[in-house]
Amino acid sequence: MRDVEPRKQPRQVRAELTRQRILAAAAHVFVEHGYAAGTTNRIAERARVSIGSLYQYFPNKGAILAGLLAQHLDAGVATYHANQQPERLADIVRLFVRTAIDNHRDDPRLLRMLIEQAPWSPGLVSRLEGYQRERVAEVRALLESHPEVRVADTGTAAQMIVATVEVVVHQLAAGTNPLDESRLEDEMVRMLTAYLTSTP
Amino acid sequence: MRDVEPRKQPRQVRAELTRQRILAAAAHVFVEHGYAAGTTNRIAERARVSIGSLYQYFPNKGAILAGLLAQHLDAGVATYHANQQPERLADIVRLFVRTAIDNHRDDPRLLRMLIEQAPWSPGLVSRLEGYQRERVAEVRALLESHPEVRVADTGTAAQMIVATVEVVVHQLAAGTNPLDESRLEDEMVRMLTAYLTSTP
DNA sequence: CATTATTGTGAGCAATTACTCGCCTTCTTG
DNA sequence: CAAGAAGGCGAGTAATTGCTCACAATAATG
Repeated sequence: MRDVEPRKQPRQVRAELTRQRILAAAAHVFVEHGYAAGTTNRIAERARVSIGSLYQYFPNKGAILAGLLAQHLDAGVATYHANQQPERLADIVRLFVRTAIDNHRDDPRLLRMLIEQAPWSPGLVSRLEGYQRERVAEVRALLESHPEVRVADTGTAAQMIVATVEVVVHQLAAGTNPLDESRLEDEMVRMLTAYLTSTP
Repeated sequence: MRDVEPRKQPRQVRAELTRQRILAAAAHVFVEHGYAAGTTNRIAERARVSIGSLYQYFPNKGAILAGLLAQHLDAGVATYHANQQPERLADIVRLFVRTAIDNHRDDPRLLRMLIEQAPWSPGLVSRLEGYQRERVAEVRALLESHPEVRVADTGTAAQMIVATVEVVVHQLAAGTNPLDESRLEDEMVRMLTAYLTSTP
């Protein structure tokens, strides 16, 4: 399962539409039936596309999953960059946290399925890692440029922060006892700012 | 896949031994081949046990996974309770963090497989949630009994702490760029204590 | 309109694999 | 030692399902 890339680059509009229909259908089917029972035939059926067409845009089942994930990640990045950097550290952190929370309110069940049921191919894992590396670098640069930050090793701190914020996903999307969102946000912000501004 | 419980209670010693052999073999095979390609036949073969015997102790493949997870969780709890409660808050937190780290140094690859590749059945998920609830309750009681703690809602705080510590797993066991362990430990402790002792 | 490129179709196959079942072996019990 | 219980065996199968391929339909091109 090395290929995660689309097999064919869409050149006509209807092609891109088909691709989108497949992804949308996949999201539905995966949530409804789970990953294993979410067969490619079922996805094609729901998308009103023949199974052959499906395999013209996705080389295998895993690639569909990767496509869904890519959509999600891209949305997150876009949302984050839509807002401009606040000045105060606490506000920056808050933006960070809130963006993460918002981005997972979209379809918690899809996220849950992604985390609990989907087997991650090596390709998917490295894609995730790349994405995470980017975020870490970004946060690190932020920490270094900000005077309030008193942490010794900004690299480790950045990794911690990015990782910690991702816990929010697991607690909100995958959690059965749903934490109150605003409270969670406040507590997260408090913890992270306390950490960043505490003297070593 | 509702059944996660063993099909037959071992009544003779050799039975328990067989069960252990199967689990050990499963750990090896799952790590080596991945979950999907880690077939039950392969596990039985490696355990030098017939496939029929395997299915006398585990009703299905998922149950083997659940067995491995249970082993891991139990080991963690045991390790933690082996040490006695320190007095200072920072030390308590450190014990907590270190226990988590130690517990995942055993077999990082197994953990990684568990997180990235294994589909979690509903039964497995609820088992995990139960375990987590226990830990949260424990931590909460701890927070409430400790004078240094200044956090407003101990319930949320406890959830945050337990969840955050579990990030360590993802970063150490599943991470490709392995963070330095002692540094991670220090940073985690700093973050959590800073959070707990900061004024709301 | 002819030609080529792109997109869409879906019956069916190849391959995998979790799991059963009838039977044998070893242990315990009285 | 008899008889029942517990443990062990492994060839075979039923069922699933991801995916191919030969072909048709539609759109762009000149």
